[in-house]
Amino acid sequence: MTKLTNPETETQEAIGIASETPETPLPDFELETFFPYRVRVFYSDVTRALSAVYQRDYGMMPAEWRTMAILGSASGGLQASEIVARSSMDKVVVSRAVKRMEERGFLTRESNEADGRSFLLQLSEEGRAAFEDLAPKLKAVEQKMLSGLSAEEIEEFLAVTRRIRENLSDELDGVSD
Amino acid sequence: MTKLTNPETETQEAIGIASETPETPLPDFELETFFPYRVRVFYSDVTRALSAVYQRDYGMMPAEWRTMAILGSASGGLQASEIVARSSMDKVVVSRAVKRMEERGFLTRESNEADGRSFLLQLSEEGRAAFEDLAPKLKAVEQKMLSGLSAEEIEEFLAVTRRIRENLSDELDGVSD
DNA sequence: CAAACATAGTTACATATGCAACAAAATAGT
DNA sequence: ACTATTTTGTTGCATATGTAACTATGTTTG
Repeated sequence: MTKLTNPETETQEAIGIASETPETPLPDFELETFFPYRVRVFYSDVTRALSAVYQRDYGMMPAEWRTMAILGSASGGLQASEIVARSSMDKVVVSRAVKRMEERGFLTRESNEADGRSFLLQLSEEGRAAFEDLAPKLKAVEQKMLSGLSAEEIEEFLAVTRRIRENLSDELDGVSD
Repeated sequence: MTKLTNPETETQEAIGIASETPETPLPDFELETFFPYRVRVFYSDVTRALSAVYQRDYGMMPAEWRTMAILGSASGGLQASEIVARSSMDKVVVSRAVKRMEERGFLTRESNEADGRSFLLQLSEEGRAAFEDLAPKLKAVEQKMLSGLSAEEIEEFLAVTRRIRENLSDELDGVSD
């Protein structure tokens, strides 16, 4: 699959005569109705609506908000690796989010007795206050975006996303190539 | 649209953790079931499946592929502003994608008689060949991700995305796409 | 125990992105 | 015609991101 050939370019070359608009076998491809494109537009609207809130109120970035959300609903201290596992973020992203949040006083990092490589992360008082302020606001945005949709409609929507992800699963884990 | 039927409105703060300090009750917030979070995970899987193809075969980035897709299905030359309008990308992103594609020989940029500020963009022979190779491959990925889903299911899925975007439209004011 | 391997997290580098400022050309107002 | 405003596209800067290399600790195995 790495080698590529030009399967159907010979039409143009076979003509040879200079024609300003060569008759090409145009693949009928419309970006605006292409499913993945629509998913992207949808995603970017959803994301923008959310990040507007935590960005405006606390200057936080998506990775920081997600880190906060996970720590906020955890009982004790968590390792960074647990945040990675629960957020589907890269460990580098988490590392940087944690660093920034610590600098801003949103979380505390204490060394882990059980494992000298990792640290136990917890929201600070200030971080918890921010979380308690943000969580309801963001849930309200969620409610707003879902308003007028029945539980069944939402469940079906999620079911479709699951089926699509299953359909793609072999491409996605064989990325080693 | 007047009535809000939200499935799980009632907050469940019956947690009752007996902590010494009578802090504000923990907002019960679970990132993994948060709708916007699920959208993001879904989006990133869909996107990765696609970009794997044009990245691997042609070293292209998402913005370049989208630019190519729009030019590929256009009949004559297009201005960059038309690409912006049809791709919901930022004009800076388009400008840079066009620049890179021109450097790589995928498109031609001729000055526009009708308007001295803009240029008319068109796929070059090489760009067209790449498009004709890629378009079917990417459509195949789309088919694969949608396989097993009926037209109705897909339509309902898209309808939900539309309704959600409408619900958010006032938050996203000023943001065109 | 020690060499080999695995894991947690950070850092470096190259590249991507968003925002604001900008120049040039077109358009509107007077 | 002349000035102000808008539009088109580019650039600079600061920041975000992904990949890979790296440090430090833990674990396994002979």
